[in-house]
Amino acid sequence: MTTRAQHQSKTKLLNAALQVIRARGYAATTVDDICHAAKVTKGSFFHHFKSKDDLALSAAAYWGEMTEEFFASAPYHQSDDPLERLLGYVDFRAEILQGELTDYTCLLGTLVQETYATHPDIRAACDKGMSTHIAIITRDIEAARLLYAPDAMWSAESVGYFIQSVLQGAFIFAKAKQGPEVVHESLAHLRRYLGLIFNQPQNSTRKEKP
Amino acid sequence: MTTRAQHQSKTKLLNAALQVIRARGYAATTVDDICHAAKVTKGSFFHHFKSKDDLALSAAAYWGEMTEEFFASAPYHQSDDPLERLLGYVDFRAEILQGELTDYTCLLGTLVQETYATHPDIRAACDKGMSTHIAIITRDIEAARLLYAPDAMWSAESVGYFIQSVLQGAFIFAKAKQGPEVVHESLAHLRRYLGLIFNQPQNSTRKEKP
DNA sequence: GACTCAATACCGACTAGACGGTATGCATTC
DNA sequence: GAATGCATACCGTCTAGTCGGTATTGAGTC
Repeated sequence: MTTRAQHQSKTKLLNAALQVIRARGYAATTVDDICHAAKVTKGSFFHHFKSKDDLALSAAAYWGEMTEEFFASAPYHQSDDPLERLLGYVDFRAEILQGELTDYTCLLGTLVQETYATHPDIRAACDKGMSTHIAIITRDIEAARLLYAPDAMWSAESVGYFIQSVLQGAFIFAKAKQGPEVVHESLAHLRRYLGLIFNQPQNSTRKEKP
Repeated sequence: MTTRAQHQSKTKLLNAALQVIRARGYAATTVDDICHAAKVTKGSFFHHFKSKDDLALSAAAYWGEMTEEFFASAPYHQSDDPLERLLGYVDFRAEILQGELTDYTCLLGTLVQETYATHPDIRAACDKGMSTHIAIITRDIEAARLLYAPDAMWSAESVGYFIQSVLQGAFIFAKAKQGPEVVHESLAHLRRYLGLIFNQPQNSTRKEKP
């Protein structure tokens, strides 16, 4: 086996962790669960990770890398207009609501709920991952603000957090309802709000009279 | 001891469960944790509840009763205007962000994240509790819609889910950041959105020019 | 109002199994 | 030949749930 093939075990464990933790939650997933999902033995697990908590830390970091790569290569970046990129981001978030719940929900959101009071380092890792993502979209929000709403009372960053709050909260309802319908509807409201605060009249709130 | 005093054990266990589960998550809280927090023995626990999962079910129902009672007696119901009541609700949600995280976050949101894929009955109980709450606020939203935005493209119910999504998502960030600031900011955006879709110009998006 | 009796509430030691983590050993690579 | 990657058997602890037992209560009886 080559070096790449050897390191595959670690990657397989990380990918399995993302899936299993998002499905079962962190505390309820056992090391054996992850090993089984990754088709790897326990010995291999503890060779690559000091402990289960250490895996959680690595998984949070891995999630950050994966998602930033994923969003960085998404098509909405092609536009020259920051507002178009922002709305493109929101639309893209709606488009990727495909397949199983574990495929489109957020690891960090689930993880931080379970660990914020008991695992300070995992909480911090989740915070970092989410903050990084928000910082990236905040760049477009700020550029759009300067262009389209320079007198706005709100900060670009707070809009970034608002967008993510809507997403995270909608994921909770997706889990409660076993489907992404609420996410779609909430993203529609979010999109309308963004249109309104950036003074884009084409995003009307009312039905057209025939 | 009177009958009331005897039943106190069960209530103490339920109240303890609300606190401990919101802090540590469901899977990570042990039956002993809850007994200790309630100052009650394990024997008493399993006298009142068949199992830990049975407690979760009871706790979800208990949470529903408690919160609906709490919101029903809140001052914002006094207004005659449904929109005022709705905005009063949102403001009230901001006002109660006091004390510890475990005092203002939502049990059902945490619970459903951990159990949706593995405990169908707990998932359903959480869904029921959240849906009931949304149905109640949707009544005011629908009344406000008929009064202030009869041609609106959106449904009252979807606005109800949107409001709760913002709250639930903001709670996740409150946990990540260890404080309610993000919740306050997200509720400010939410309030502004509601003002806009109900055509209330006083909720301006822009700074006043001096 | 004293007495029985059954049901309810509660107690706490105990158990079986699960789970995180370890120890040891071997094969491959550098 | 030393480090890395991996496999397997094993261990100690933790935890949900049990089980036998006691205390309290409330209804019925006289």
